[in-house]
Amino acid sequence: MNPPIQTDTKEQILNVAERLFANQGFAGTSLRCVIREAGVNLAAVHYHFGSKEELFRAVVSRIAKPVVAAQLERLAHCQAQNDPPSVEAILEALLTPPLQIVLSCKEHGMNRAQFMGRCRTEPEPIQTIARQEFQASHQVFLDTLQRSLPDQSRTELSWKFDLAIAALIRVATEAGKPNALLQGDSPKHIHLTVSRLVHFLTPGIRADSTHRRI
Amino acid sequence: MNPPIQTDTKEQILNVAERLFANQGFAGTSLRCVIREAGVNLAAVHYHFGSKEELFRAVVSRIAKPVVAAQLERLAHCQAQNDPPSVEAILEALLTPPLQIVLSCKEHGMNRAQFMGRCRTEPEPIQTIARQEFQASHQVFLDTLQRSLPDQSRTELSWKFDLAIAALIRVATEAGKPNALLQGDSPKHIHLTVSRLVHFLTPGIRADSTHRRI
DNA sequence: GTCTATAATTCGATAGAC
DNA sequence: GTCTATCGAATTATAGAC
Repeated sequence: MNPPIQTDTKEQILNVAERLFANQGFAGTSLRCVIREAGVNLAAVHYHFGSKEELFRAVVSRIAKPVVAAQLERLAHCQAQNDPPSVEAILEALLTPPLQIVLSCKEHGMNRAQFMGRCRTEPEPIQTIARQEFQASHQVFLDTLQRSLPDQSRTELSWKFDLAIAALIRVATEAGKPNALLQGDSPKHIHLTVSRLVHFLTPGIRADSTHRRI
Repeated sequence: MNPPIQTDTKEQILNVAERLFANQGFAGTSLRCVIREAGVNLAAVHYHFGSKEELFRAVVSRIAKPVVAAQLERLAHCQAQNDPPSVEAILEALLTPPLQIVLSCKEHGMNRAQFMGRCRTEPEPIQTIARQEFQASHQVFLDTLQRSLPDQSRTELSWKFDLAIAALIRVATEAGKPNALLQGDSPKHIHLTVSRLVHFLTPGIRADSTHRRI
């Protein structure tokens, strides 16, 4: 009499869409593949999300929301101790949550990493839809980085921050492969990976590119 | 009487395919869009390339060949002066040719940057097809880097090299956008960009991640 | 909310004339 | 080498019964 076994249709669609968008991209993923693997009806997708593009937006939002929240919470926490925080502390707050969430659940983790990596090379409007979900967090982090390194121009900090994000995404998407930086999935492994990544990025971020010679 | 004006069909197809694969990805690009914009017949694509996948391979190969040749030539040149070369010299030989080619012609340059960036997130077998074209060069550079930094493990150098490539591709794809590292397209601008990128990456590559504390 | 059925396009690939 | 014509299959989206 209970309507039980049936996992929530909406969530099931999101799970499958997340994986397929990650593996095959937006254009490479058909709604028929989604509904086939999700075991739902095609009309259900349009009923719950309206269109393929809105389904994509829902997938992005579900991934980004907890990541952004965790990033801002970590940043506020280290700002309470030191303001402005060190470059290392800022990067640790930025890098840890995505890597944690990517590796939190064995099933969806790698898909989410691939998904975020793929978002940055998708054609418009997909790329913009994805970027918007993280923009608020990135703006706060860039502002904080600016106060920690007031002598560097906004432009210089912008491209350095952008390359830090690029490194983060690359580490996440390559996780587990041979010679990759991130291998295990325990908190210990994540902490070690973040530490190595922070120490790889920090000296280049600290160095003022206008005050040096070749 | 001369068959003149008609630009070479094969090359015209490659030009359009390069741009569309870059903007929309492999799955997002239809052969019909290619032939429409190229002003050729659909059958011409299958006649000259055999299939959509083989067309993609031809596009990758055309981009990679001159880049790889220039990278190896530059590396050999600085090895003639110093062997093993400094990390800075190795990176300069690695980074300069792609950025030069990306900005060499105003039209196709940015497309090629986007194309290379997109190749790294395409589903298989597309991603592998693209990687193979650069693998020979990357192997030589990684070996040289290993001789320059013999104290670091192969694994550590591998992920550092991979992040350097990620930074290169990100800089290329973002070229010209606000706050991007690479703005102009003159040799002077390219040299300055390479210099800044080298100095951003070098200290992190030189630091041994196993000999430091958090 | 979930389903079937189908509309309206578009796709990659090929056959065969010229 | 280039063309037209077309096959067979796949796509997003919607209409309407239940």
